[in-house]
Amino acid sequence: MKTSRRTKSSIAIEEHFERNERAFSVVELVEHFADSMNKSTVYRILERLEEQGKIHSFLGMNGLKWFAKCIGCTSEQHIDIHPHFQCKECKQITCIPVASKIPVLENYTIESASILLVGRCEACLE
Amino acid sequence: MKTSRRTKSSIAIEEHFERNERAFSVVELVEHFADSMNKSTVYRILERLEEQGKIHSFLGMNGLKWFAKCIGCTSEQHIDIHPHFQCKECKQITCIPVASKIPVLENYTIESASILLVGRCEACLE
DNA sequence: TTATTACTGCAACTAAGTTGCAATATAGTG
DNA sequence: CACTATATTGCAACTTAGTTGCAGTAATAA
Repeated sequence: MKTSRRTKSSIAIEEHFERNERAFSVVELVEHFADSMNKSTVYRILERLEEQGKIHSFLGMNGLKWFAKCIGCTSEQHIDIHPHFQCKECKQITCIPVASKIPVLENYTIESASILLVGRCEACLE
Repeated sequence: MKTSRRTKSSIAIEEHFERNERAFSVVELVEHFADSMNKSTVYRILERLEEQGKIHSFLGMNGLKWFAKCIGCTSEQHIDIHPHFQCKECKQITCIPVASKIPVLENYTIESASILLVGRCEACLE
């Protein structure tokens, strides 16, 4: 059994998600921590935090990977399938706090689902 | 006004979608047409066919781009937001012919939505 | 304090997707 | 049919997200 260690870097990233209740793209995070840690380290820490259920990931509209911490994140599982909203203009993604259930379909065994809503956020509508 | 031309290559790809009523990843298409046309050409033709509303695109679970032709595809617009199902095992994506409406949310202007269901297809359940 | 091994930095790599440009081919016109 | 304008293509070089192997570093349990 591999135990996970709390390092300076992993704590920094974890706290970053706690202080900022929004989603971040990996690119943004790599950039933000550029002078305190390496690119691969960021990727690996995010991977670990997700495995521990501390954050969850999803894809933005161009296939970029995003991460966010939200109330639904537990170490057990991510039953909470909430939609994500991405603004076409500023690219920012927001978790929509609406629990939507996974649709049931015959002939398919569905284990997870991701819903991405694309549009324009309030700030970008002016 | 730029008119679009029907070339040997574009016709080949279009017919490919007509003959096979399933989704293809770009990687698969580039590979399939490797000895009759160039990688960039495939990308550019797909882009054009999508603009013309002949096919539609979406992202698979690893951010790979997929294309498919479906009944809902019209040159006007893609109101038809149907979910896509991807099998974890064989990676194949299928269009689910169920019209699901875009959720309405206050504070957000939603223009489009994508729903990806992930699980295991019948063939891979054995 | 020490030993184990999880974690990190680095540099090199993979793979998807893009781009500029010169050459080619399509479609409209006379 | 011949001719022209320009949409399309091939090519090669590039960009960028994400991955990997390995040697060195640092948590953590004893």
